[in-house]
Amino acid sequence: MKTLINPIEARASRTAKRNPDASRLALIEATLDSIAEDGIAETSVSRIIERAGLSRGMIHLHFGGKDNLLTAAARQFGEEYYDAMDRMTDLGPEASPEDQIMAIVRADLSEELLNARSTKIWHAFRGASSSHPGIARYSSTQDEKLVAKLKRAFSLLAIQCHESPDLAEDATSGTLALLEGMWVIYLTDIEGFSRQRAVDLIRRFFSGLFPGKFGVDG
Amino acid sequence: MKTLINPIEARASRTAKRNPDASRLALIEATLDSIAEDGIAETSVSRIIERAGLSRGMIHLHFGGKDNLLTAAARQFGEEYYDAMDRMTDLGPEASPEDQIMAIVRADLSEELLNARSTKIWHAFRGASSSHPGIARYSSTQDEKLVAKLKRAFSLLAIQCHESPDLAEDATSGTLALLEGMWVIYLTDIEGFSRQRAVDLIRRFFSGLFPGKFGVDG
DNA sequence: GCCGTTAATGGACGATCGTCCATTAAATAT
DNA sequence: ATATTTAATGGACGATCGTCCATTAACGGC
Repeated sequence: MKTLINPIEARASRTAKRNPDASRLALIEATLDSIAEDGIAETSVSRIIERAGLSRGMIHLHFGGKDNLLTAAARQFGEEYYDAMDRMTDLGPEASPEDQIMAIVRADLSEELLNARSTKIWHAFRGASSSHPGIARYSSTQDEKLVAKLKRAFSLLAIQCHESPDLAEDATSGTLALLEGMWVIYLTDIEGFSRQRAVDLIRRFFSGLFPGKFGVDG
Repeated sequence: MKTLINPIEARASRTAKRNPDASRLALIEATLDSIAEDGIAETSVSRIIERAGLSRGMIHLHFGGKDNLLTAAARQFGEEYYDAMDRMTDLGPEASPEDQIMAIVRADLSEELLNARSTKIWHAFRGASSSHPGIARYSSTQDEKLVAKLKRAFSLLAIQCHESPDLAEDATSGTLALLEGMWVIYLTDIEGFSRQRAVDLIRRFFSGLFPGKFGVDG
């Protein structure tokens, strides 16, 4: 095995301590890092175990194979996204639907969720999901939860405004499309992307759908 | 070589005729088909030449290697998109900016451009572009052209409405985000996607930005 | 018809892929 | 202290990867 640069920080040193949970996590993190930096095509078993500082057999031992590891990585990536989203949008029961919706938008476009690493991983998984059932499952789960969150808030808002439920449906789809699109645009030009402009633009979209709501300081 | 099912239609039969241009095209088409059906990770040299019905050495002969073939495929995919977009949005000089913009939106969401094959290829290329310079070049070119097209029309419209150029900028970014997002949503749920609803939704977005313009039959 | 050119073929090559397992060693039970 | 269990190791394995090239055969010029 190659000598590690930092045997203390790395999970497995020469005197390998046993810690199966940490090993599992190290493999998943190494997989996500490799996808973000080298792309999913370059993410081989050899690259993953090299990053994790673990031995060759660990993937088969803990996941049964590379495919299951990729699925576990997709699952964890989705869970991390949604945990952060939940934490950032927990406004309490007194919050207005507009505040709820804007909190979701701001969270989705925040540094924590929208960054070079996450967008690259997200794109790689989306590209692979067509031919990888395990990945497809967990990237669609993420969407469904976000859709439900948005739809609930927009339905409430539509009732308050005496508007038809169709409007809530359209607003949900539109918001989802705008957010998904912003992620694509962000990856295309990371330096030129402005989170604030993106938020303001989406608010403008909401103002068009719900006149009077979503003012400049909403 | 494996016996071909249809030696007449396939480019190379047992009595191999010489046709370098057709061979190049067959390789590119086989590459795009493979990416759409099996994913970019499964698109190996063996799979490509099997689909094209050509021999192993052809990729090295015509493209110098697999990487250059992928780049050529990305280039052709982008050109096909933009050729179709140009053809569908050639409304003549008397067309209003609104008509121009809606033509772009309708074209981008038409069956010809937005379908299972193209979205899968697009996603696969986007996912790979982070680590594949050749692919990255041609997928960003496609964007730049679309951005220029939209910005020109929105700038004209902003002047007509006595609005600031900032609005044209925002409208361009927003439209791009909405269209990119719609492609993502389409791929996530192909059967449930409605092109008409998507077009109407985007028009609603325009109405919010440019009150009075983009009426129900714009 | 012959010859030079070049498209096309398909196998050989080393490298790398993912899987598997015999072995080692750390933790736990007796 | 010893036996059992199991996390961890790293090399072996066949399969497949992408590249390359000696060979074949269709074409164009004479």
